[in-house]
Amino acid sequence: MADLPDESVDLVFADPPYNLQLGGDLHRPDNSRVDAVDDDWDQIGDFDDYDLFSCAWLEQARRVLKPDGALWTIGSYHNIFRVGAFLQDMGFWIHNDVIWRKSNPMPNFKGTRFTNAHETLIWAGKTKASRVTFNYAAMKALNDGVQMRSDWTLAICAGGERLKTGDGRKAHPTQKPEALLHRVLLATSNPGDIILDPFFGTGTTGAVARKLGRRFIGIEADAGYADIARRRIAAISPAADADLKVTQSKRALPRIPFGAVVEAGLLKPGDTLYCAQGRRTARVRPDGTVAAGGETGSIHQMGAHVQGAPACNGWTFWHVRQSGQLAPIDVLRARIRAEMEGV
Amino acid sequence: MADLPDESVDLVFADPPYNLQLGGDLHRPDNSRVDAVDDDWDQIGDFDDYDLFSCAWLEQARRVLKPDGALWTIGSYHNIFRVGAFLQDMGFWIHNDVIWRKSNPMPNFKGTRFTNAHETLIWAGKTKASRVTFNYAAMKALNDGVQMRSDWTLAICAGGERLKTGDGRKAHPTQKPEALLHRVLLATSNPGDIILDPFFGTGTTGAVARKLGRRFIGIEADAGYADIARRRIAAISPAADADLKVTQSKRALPRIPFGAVVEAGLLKPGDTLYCAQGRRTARVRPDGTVAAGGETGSIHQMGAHVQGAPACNGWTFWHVRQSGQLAPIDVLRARIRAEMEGV
DNA sequence: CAAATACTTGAATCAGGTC
DNA sequence: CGACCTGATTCAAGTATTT
Repeated sequence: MADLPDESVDLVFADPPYNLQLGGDLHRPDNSRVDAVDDDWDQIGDFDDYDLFSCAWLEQARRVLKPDGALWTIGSYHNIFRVGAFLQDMGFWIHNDVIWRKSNPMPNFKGTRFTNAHETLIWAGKTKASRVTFNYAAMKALNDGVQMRSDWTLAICAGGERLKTGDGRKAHPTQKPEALLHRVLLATSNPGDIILDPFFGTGTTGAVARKLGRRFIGIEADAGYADIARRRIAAISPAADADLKVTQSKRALPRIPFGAVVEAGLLKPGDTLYCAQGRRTARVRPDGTVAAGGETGSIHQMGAHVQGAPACNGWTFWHVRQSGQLAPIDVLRARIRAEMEGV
Repeated sequence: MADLPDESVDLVFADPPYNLQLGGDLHRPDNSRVDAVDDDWDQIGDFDDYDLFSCAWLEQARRVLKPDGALWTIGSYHNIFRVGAFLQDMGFWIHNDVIWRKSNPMPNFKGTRFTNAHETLIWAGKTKASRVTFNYAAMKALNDGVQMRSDWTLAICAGGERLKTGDGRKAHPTQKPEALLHRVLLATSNPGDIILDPFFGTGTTGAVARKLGRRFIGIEADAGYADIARRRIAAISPAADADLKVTQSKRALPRIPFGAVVEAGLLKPGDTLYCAQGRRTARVRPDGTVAAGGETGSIHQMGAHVQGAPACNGWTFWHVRQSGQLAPIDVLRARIRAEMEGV
């Protein structure tokens, strides 16, 4: 990661070692042994060692991120509090913590705790000022038309998706489901963006990035994992650009000033605007301001003014009379947008 | 809290200020103002001040906890990572992080993030060695017979439960639902335990503690809140002791050695024990050991031995023939337990 | 061949008391 | 503190096997 240039990456997704400190073997009630995560790479050491490790990769991530870039990281209670506190200290600005709620977690076999049924992700901008990518409407669409929440119910990676070695054992002990990465990348990156995964493992991030038309950089210390990841990703054919379009947020649509409506002649200076009930009126001025109640200003300011409200969306408050009916001026904006797209 | 004696408390439940950093007022799309958390007590300042504040109350909580005591704390991404890291650094031992998944969260009105639909709780023992209370069987029962998971779906506090001031405004900005405290106290405390809530607010912890027959200590700096809490709790009549009983784990039952079954004459030396299928047998000896497969030892050791298993619960593995049917020897143990209770 | 049953497995800080 | 013993304890999916 130290070799990457400054400010070259749009999004970082990091699935660092959790530094689990497991005791002896764990057996199920049927006496079978649980195949635990006891790999060397997960044994960072005590809190001090783990903190140094975390700060090191977080600092590098921060360096390579573009000013409007963002970072995701995932963890469990073993490590996520430390990582979260450090990234706040470094100036990352948390937008959400997101819960991956596992539909099929491993139970607590000894009956000593609550079933550990979730992991925590943190989504943070590089700085408080970073204008990070968030495809709000795409998330809403993905969630059947209601806002996507901060808790995501997804199955763990198993079955055919789980990569196996030649002898049928799992290739990587902590392979993440592609559905998780799909949602992360769809929500907070755009096609063509550069995604960096500093703990690439068997390449789930790369596989999903390729499917979704994102570019990616994967870093993996274990040559065996890297080899599996390479072959996995080579087998994927990315979708065509046209298939990657997602529902656009209104926010992402080009901004149309009210003056453009006047410029376009859809309204003329002196035309009257009405509130929905028709009782309040404003008069259009040539410069795209409106006059109402003895004052002048933007459609939003005047909408607020006549209501005595602190704010107002003038596009939906003000209406025009079209063939006897009142229609919000937003329909005029829509007409301009349609023209801009060359429809 | 500094006035409380050392090691005097069984459980701490802490709902500290979240250190929310809200920039300006929030308005809903219809322009109504969102009544956000902007009380003085939630504006601790920057991270340094908040960290000092967090360490101070955590240290006091640690001091007053009994050696086998435990602590709960709740927070959002604004503060929970810092609090979690500190309590780990202090030697608290995390058992679970628990997600309160809100069934009816406040939407994200600006469409810039995921709906903030959860809060995070941490359940930690005072030390790694603390044998904390966990009413596993009660939680399993509460959850329709399957293990309680680390994510709890509960509604936010609203409607009749939400305390109001005389003029109809909410009495406290972050009143927690009683259902949340109910689950916390039921899971990790016993009737008669002393519960400390250092951020008592309007007394939800005290109200639920009283209902559940726990004793409590509430600390609240705001006299107005404290007054509301006092009146709220005074109106509650605790349930009768008999109504506070919950499903007990078998671990909590008195231990009966197999030899006691022989001493009581429920089995005689030379009697034969069978596995469930009747194919394997063992012969009872006078000292409570059994002989099977050419070896002798405890019912557990011989059960494991004849199966070639690493371990075995002899009480459920071995059976006696009663009127032609095979019954596990556990029924004999149950008979002795019943006699011990003086029934 | 379909349906029913059995087996396998997953980021796990997974017991408690006595000698 | 370590060794040793008793004996309590699992959910949802996917895959394999049997009926």
